[in-house]
Amino acid sequence: MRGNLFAVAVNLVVLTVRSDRLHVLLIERGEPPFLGHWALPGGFVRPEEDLVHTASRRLGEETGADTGSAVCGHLEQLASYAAPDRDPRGRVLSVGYLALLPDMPEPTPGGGAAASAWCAVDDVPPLAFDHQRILADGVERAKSKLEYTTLAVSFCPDEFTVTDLRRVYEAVWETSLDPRNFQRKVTSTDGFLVPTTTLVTGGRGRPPRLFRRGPATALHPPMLRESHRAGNRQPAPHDTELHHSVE
Amino acid sequence: MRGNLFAVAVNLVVLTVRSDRLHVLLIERGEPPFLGHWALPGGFVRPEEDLVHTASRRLGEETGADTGSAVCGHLEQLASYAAPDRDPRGRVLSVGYLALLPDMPEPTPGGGAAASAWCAVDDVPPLAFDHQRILADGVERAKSKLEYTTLAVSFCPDEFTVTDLRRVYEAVWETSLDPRNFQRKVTSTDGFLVPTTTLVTGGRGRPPRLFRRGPATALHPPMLRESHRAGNRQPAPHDTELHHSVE
DNA sequence: GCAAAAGTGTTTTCCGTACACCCATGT
DNA sequence: ACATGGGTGTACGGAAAACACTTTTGC
Repeated sequence: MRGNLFAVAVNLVVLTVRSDRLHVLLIERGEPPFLGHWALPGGFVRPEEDLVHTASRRLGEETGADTGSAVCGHLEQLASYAAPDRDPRGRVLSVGYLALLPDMPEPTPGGGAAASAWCAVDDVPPLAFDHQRILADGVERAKSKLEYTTLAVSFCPDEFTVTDLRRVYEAVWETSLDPRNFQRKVTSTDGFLVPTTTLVTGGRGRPPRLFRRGPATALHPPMLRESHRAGNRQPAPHDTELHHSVE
Repeated sequence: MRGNLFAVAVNLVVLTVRSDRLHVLLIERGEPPFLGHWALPGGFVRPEEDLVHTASRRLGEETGADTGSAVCGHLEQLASYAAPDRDPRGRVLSVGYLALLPDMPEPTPGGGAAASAWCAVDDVPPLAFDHQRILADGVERAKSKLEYTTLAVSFCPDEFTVTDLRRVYEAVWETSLDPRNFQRKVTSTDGFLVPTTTLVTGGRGRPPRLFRRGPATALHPPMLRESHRAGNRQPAPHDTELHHSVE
């Protein structure tokens, strides 16, 4: 085994929807490097710990869930970042994780953070390390996964209305969707939503029905955002097109 | 910085289409652990080397391209694997990379491998470490990317016919596609294919036209494989559904 | 001529979009 | 009564599936 050893960290892109805008959980660093700067929450992987354990442990610490298992939500690996100069302390590889959560109370900082806050993704300050790129990758992943999966329900509490769900899509994609067609799409997709018998009274207008998430995870056919009419899209940030040469 | 240090390796899922079947490049390990077992090609990340550099360097070594830049193809990061017991030598994190290449001559082993060979993905022997999972993730990624990107051309040589391209889809998806609808779909998608003036003579039937890859990278609307009629799909192997609890 | 493969046209069907319309509640 | 938001019905258009048909070669 070679002697090129790395420290391995996990960084979390924790997304939620608050007041109809997509927000990300940021922490203010309480120790160098980048002391006082904003950053994504994260931490080093402990011995005998798997990556996803580190991620869910840190997620619990930052979002307030005491024990290991958190609220209804979603956690998936994003990508790894290991540019040689990304951390002034030395060679650190960071594995990005994407977490989608329903709206939560204000976070209480943990794991060496001086402060933590929900921040609208369009208003994020400059971030420490290469966290800006990790965040961008996470947001792009979330946007595209809403198209062909039922992951939007991960942003919703246990029971929610169709309008709640639509506002999730509108916040993440920053578009507006036709409420009537949206209603039909999600209620007619088998396994997406399970209706309850409860109606929500108290608001203006006809009381909406509450739904729970169904067993389906994929959406076929997908729900497309506006931008998808053109025949081109940028290659994903970490894709590498190998250069062309004579065979 | 904590003292939990990892060795960091890159492992490659190198895919190509030979004789109308999807193949993966395997090596026979020339050193312990797992000496004599089949495995994915890979290697440790050198100091000052970025992940993608390691991946493209090892790809060049194994597929015969002398210098850094390889043939036309595609290389992208898959995911990272770091279970504590995945390597008997100690704590090793492996970053999986997916490479798509046109059909190549038989490989010449490099980087400490005893042998190397193209192996049909349906006939792979048991692999060392957790390479079976990395391979499965890579194949699944390739299958799904053919749906909504133009990446299938990465499996084709510089110039190719529409039928060549269709055979790529059929091999990767293990389905058969209607040649006539396929033809219209790919030739009418703007930026997918650029026609040349050359016709290929010598075969039976009307000589087909040669095409080159176009500038488009995304396919909208996507090309769907058969299985996508049902409303469900398995969650991706590395996704984690957070358990549910009281808020 | 005949078989085989390339490529085009036509019909049907599905689905997304747009929008008219009805339903059920608060004020 | 009326405004407001929930929810349904319906017409239109674009694209995919299915398949008949023409084109162009080798034999």
